Amino acid sequence: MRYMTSLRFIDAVAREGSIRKAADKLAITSTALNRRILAIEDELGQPLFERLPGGVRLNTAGELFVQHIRSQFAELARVQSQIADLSGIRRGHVRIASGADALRQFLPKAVSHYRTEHPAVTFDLQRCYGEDAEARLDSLDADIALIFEPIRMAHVHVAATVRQTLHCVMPDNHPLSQREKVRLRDLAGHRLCLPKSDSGIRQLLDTGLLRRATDVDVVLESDSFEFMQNYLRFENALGFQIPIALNDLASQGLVARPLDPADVPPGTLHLCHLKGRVLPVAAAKFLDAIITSLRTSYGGDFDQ
Amino acid sequence: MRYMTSLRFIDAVAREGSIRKAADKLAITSTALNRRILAIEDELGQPLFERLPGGVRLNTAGELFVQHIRSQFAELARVQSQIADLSGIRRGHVRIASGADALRQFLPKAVSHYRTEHPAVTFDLQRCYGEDAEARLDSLDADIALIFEPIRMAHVHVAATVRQTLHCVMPDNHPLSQREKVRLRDLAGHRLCLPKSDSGIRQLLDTGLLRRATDVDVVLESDSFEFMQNYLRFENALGFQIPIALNDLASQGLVARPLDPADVPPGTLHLCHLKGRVLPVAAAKFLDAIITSLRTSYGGDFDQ
DNA sequence: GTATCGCGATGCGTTTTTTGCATCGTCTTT
DNA sequence: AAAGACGATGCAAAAAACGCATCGCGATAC
Repeated sequence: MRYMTSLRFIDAVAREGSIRKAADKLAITSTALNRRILAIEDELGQPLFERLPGGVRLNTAGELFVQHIRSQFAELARVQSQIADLSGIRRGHVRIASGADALRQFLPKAVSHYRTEHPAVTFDLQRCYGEDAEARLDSLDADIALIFEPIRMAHVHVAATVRQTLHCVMPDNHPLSQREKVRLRDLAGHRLCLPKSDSGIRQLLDTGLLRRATDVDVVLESDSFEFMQNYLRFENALGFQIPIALNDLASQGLVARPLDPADVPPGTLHLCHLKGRVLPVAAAKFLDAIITSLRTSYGGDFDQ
Repeated sequence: MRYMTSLRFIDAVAREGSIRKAADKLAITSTALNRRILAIEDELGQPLFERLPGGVRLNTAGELFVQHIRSQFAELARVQSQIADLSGIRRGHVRIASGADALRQFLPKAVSHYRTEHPAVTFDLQRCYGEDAEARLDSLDADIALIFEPIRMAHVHVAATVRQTLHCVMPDNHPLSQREKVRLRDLAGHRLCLPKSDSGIRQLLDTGLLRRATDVDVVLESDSFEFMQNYLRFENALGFQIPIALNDLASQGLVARPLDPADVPPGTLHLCHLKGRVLPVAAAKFLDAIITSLRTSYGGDFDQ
């Protein structure tokens, strides 16, 4: 929308922290951009940015205004999708912030299934950890977030949750594969591959391991599930995942065994959006779709 | 705000129902206005107006979009007042839709008192009846409404209520002035001045009079309290008001006597704003101020 | 301690956008 | 059938936005 150009520009400057850098990204000259900002500040009667030697930074008024700008963008998008919905186009765009867990199997399936029914809806999948995901909801860079443990911010609304028991992933010839459940003390003496400490899985594991002071042999840390999964066979090591991230392990000669809930309590996958926000039609419908899908897949562990 | 020009224009066209008429009001030519609208419709990908032989009318998409536009105006105003508040200016503008009742004594006092403390806050007082007042909240033409009976719309939020017993106003030498309370049957044979049927007072009276089938002599109807009040002495007639509208009657040789609640139940004065809306700072503070004032004046009959 | 670099602000000529005028086609009203 | 009012459009003038060159200022590097 053309009339929002100045607002988009201000948002860009706020994000870049520099008029010249933002101007580069926006493909205009810094003078034009500078003058637009001065004009808005003039109309508003107050500056929005502090001028620092190395660039600019939002002042308090600017923070308020940029927040307003972003909510306007989101609102416009919502109204547009509502209008598009009127004429039966069902056009739309859905932006999802998710941990790597759900991005493996669940979201690809869910998105493709949704797109067969609504081909004009496009998607944006952002891989990030919990805190960052919440920040993206907050800055309206994402409509929906799938966060595995924990929720920190007060202003996200949790639309649904799924309890997920941590599983230990291992080569099918690993000695622990004989057991139905894996206890934490069983891990002693085995090689472990852990997710990075940003991950919700890691945080759950850490508290469990710390409490029991189990002596473990961590051979590597990675934030790539794929890497870890492919690596396990070489070292005959143990990895950890939650059910939603488990793909076809058998074909890779791997098996998954649940960790005893007495040692590591089940974590919760949160399906969230920003509190108080009216989601665009497309996002709201997709949210409904994945809620339904989660309910059918994880009935007992599902909460709404 | 300059960047909102096109939006303001669309809002104006929607209100006027004609591009040419709106152009006149906006002091531009119809061609310029027409082209702005075509441009927006083009960007949106869909028309917002139906073209009728006598002008234009919003279509469904247009209704949605205009609603969006108005909420943007309101939001911007709120953010601006918030920003102004930061620098301690306490600038602001409060738009109040009220029946004539509260406009007589209560609001003049309340506004002037508030303005002594916040001289940079300006006010807009709109006299209107209940239904219209609610519509103005809805179209964001008013921030706060004081409505005496009844509330019709679902999407107004009632911040506080005050029960108001109907009073009968009469010259101090009128025979009914001897009584402590006035019953409806006492009115028989006396000349009555009634508010117009839009008024909440009139509606309460009507139901009471209808139920008792009292034979009354209505000599005039008016929507002007002032006229009625000044008229009573000439005809030795009876008028009706609620406490909040009563001013210094004694100096005019008038007295007020309550109607027996058994005949006419007390009405309720509603202090409202649009549900779900975040009021601008100035409006929110003024609302607080009058709520406090009403509580102290009508403690027992006050509800929050 | 000086030179350099990167930043935002500003004057000026150019380009793009917006506006106003005249006019067209259409529909309602008289 | 004629007149009036409406929205749409071609074209020239006015206004706004833009890009270039340049200034002043503060931080950093040597």
